[in-house]
Amino acid sequence: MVVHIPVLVPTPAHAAIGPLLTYTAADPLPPGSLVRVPLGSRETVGIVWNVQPSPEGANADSPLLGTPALRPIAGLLEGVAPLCPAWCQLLAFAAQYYQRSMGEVAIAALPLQLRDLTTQQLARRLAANAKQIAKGSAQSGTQTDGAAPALTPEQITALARIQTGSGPFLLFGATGSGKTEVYLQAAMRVLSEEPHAQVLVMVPEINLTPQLEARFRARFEPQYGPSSVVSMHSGMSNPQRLRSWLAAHQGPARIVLGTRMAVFASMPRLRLIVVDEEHDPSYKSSEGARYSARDLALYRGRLDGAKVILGSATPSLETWYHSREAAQGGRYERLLMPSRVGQGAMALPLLRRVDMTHQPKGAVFSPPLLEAMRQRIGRGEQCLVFINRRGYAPVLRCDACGWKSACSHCSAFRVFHKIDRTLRCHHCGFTDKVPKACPECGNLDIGTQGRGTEQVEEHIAELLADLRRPGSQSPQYPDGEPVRVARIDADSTRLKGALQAHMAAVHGGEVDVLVGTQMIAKGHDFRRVTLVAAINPDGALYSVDYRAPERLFSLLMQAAGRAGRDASLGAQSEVWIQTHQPAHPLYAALKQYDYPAFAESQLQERQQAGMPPFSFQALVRAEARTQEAAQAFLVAASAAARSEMAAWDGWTEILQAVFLYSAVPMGMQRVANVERAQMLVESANRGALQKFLAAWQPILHSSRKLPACKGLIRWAIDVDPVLV
DNA sequence: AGCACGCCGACT
DNA sequence: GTCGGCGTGCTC
Repeated sequence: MVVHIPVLVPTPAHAAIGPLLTYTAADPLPPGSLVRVPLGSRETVGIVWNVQPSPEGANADSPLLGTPALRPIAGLLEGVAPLCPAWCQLLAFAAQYYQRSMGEVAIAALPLQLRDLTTQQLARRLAANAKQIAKGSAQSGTQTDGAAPALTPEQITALARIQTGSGPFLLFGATGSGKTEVYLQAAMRVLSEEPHAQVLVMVPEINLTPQLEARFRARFEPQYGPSSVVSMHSGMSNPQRLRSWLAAHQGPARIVLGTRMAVFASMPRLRLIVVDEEHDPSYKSSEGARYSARDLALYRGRLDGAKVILGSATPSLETWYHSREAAQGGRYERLLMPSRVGQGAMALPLLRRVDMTHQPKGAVFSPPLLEAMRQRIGRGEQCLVFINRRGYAPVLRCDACGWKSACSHCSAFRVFHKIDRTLRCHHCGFTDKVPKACPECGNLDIGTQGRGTEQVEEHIAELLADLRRPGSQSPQYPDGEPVRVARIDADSTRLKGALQAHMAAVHGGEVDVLVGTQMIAKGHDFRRVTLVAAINPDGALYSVDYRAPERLFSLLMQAAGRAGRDASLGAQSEVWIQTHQPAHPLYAALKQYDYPAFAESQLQERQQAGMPPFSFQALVRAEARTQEAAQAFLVAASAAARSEMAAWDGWTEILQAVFLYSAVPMGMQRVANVERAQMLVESANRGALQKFLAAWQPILHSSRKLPACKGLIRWAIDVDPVLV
């Protein structure tokens, strides 16, 4: 008997391949089985999608007109259990919801090293994994560290609700309120209740995985062995990734920690999902299949019967809205943890706003802020300075002719980096030496405009040059060492281990002032920091991105959380905001650390403007050689959609419910010589939007052939986009 | 994505 | 004369 077997092959959207390829085999294979299949001249892995017996009498070897000859499956991946139905459903849902081919989602969901290994290599890997597990379980039970600390009443209540409720839960707790301990204990309970239960914990950034991993290892390894906690993130090598994947898939990994990609980890006994810092935009993938790992986590929780905990001090407005009272239609349970824990349980720092309209013009550090920093440093405390631009200056300009350091490939300015005297485009990477004279008019007097981290680092060192570190006499510095300033941004941490080294220096008290981008706002505790300053955060208040205020609030709240976590320092910590809009409602709410008030006002604005979560959006992006071609494609595709769909039975309602905006250039119009345009699609009805997008896909496909669209490079639909 | 096929510049 | 650039095109 020959059976036809539909196989899902990891292959990108632009490939003109149907979602499922049909192969033949002698016997049916269980759905979810991982198989090797020939594809063109190479071999790849695929997932058996559904067993369909071949039609009676059909002969696979004699193709009908237009149907390709079917090739046989090359073989099964021996020793690897089939993927479970819930996992396959998750993949199918993600493909459908985010309007991608299943093949493209499979690329994000499977460790691609699977296909490179020969049968023998794979067998060896599986054996090695099994051996390590056996070794681990022999050791287990011998270690005793990582004991759980005593819980606060708030933590106890939250855990009790998680235990008895069904979720999803929003764990709304300030930085330092002990959310991680709740995750740990919730996970502990789940594992102790069911013999093979598994827990997925997601964090937004790779940087945050090591410390979380350390905490989970300390807590779970003694009892469950060294393979019980694995990580999954893009910073891992292919072999490491495959090892974690197999450990999760085969079961020995009880806890999987990872970034957004981990939402696709195969976990047959998944019982709990934690999404830490759920508001973080990194959960939304911005290339390939543009999924939101947070939203998929919620869906996956339902599929697998796993409870979902979303944690944040500043939840996304979507989550906040969904966690309103059940009587008002809320679907998540909100668990409050307002207090900070720890020795001394310090309150959040005092927030001070400096009205920059009353400060000396051009001052980077206002006199009161500078004085406050000098006092802190004089007492041996540390200061943190935020500036959201790396480099020395965002633009170089010529005062004589007005030339600016534009990038020749992008619609952006190249940033001046003083350290190596380069002009670098942060979008396409185009870099060259800083010119000695203006390239336009030859003027030698070219100057900088604006400030980045490098310049702020240099500037603050100058401003504090007369200050001495308290109690730091040395032969070299008889009356005390000069103040030490460090910088943490994408440039200073490019080398492997550089971030850790910087952090260690800060923790070790070797640094008095730390200048950095938002990199330093996330995750890390700085116990000796008592002053945090945001030098110029106003930009987000005027941004065209309607989510900018929410992100600013979140960032400043997290920054505030960095300060004053060491009660032994005694002094009240402070957060300083330099602003030209001291009365702005965002800062007023921030002063009270009143996220609920801020969220309510933002939600009201969103409701009035009919924006998410009160509407649903998708964005079609087009990239082309010329802006005209990119826009022409979007215009043609939307016109075609209107005219074609209008004739369809029962589609009047859908077309009425979906609003198509006009095609516009993207905010970053040109990157690496590619012109970009986008078109927003909006509907108050998610189902209507989904139906429309699905039906639109083939129309978009065929629109690319139109003469006006010549030069179109690619297009993509982005559902629930984060940047509009 | 891979990997082939295919048609034009500088090197053993 | 070849090696090799990456522009289209195909994969059950």
